Amino acid sequence: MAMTIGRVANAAGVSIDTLRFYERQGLVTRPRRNFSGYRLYSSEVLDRLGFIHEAKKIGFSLREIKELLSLGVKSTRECGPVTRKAEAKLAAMNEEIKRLNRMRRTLEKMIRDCGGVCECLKCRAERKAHGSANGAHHH
Amino acid sequence: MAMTIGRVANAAGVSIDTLRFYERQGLVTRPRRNFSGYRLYSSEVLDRLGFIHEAKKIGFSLREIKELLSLGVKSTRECGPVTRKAEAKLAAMNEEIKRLNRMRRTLEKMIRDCGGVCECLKCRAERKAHGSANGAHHH
DNA sequence: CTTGACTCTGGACCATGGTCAAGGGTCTAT
DNA sequence: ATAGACCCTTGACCATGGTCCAGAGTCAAG
Repeated sequence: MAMTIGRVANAAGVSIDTLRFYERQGLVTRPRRNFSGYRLYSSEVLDRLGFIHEAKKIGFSLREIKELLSLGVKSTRECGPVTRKAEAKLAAMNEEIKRLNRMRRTLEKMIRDCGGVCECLKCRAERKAHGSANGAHHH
Repeated sequence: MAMTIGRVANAAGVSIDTLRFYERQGLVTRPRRNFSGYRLYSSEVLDRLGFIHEAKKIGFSLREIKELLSLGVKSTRECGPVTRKAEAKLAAMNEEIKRLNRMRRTLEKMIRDCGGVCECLKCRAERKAHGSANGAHHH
């Protein structure tokens, strides 16, 4: 029933270091210890690690996951708290996507035309040929 | 003509620390020094800082900006190298946007229905009422 | 008993983009 | 001469999510 840290790490697909890191961060409750100080986990920890894994995939940060866990959430499939945090997360994510899209448009524009003021020989020649002072141009 | 670091920082809208940081990172060429070791910049550095500012806005990392600069690029409005790096950046950015969108869909789904296996009282009652074993459900 | 595998702690280190502080030197104006 | 503003260097620190290491203790099998 009681598993040492190595077994847990193996079963959960994370490293021992990660496990101890999660413990320090308060994501995993401190397990009991045997006489010589070894951590002894009950299998519940695997559920918790599974939850953390899921939540990470969805995009929650460890800090956020910790909050969810402190709300007593045991599964990403549990309503209420997760939903509310998910909504907040979603809003933030939409902002981030918008920001990236804006950057993308800028980049695309930059690739399409060099902003019309490129100083390379090719562009200067084109500008001369077309008599365009500063309009967009193509290569 | 020669400006001390404070003036440059002021003119460019960055902090003195940032300026020295950029120098350490190789984004700004090391300026000459006066007899007592003060940095003396020529006004060209302002162009460079302007370029860095622009490139950052577009989404290039400092590392990437350094590469662009090492290619002799003086303006974000210059073809060739910037365009090629911009294309690479764009591809990476599109991947990131896709990834975020995937996460977004997962979150949306999670908010819409709790995955159909929620164990809260409300959801269990609903499942019972509708006789649905694990289908999506709404609150 | 010894070997090898396992575990413990504490602390350093990675990238990213800076910020801040200590302790000292310099410059300019009065 | 002296105050106040400016500059120098070195090195620590912030968050994020861990990884890796040294030095020491423990456990199970042969």
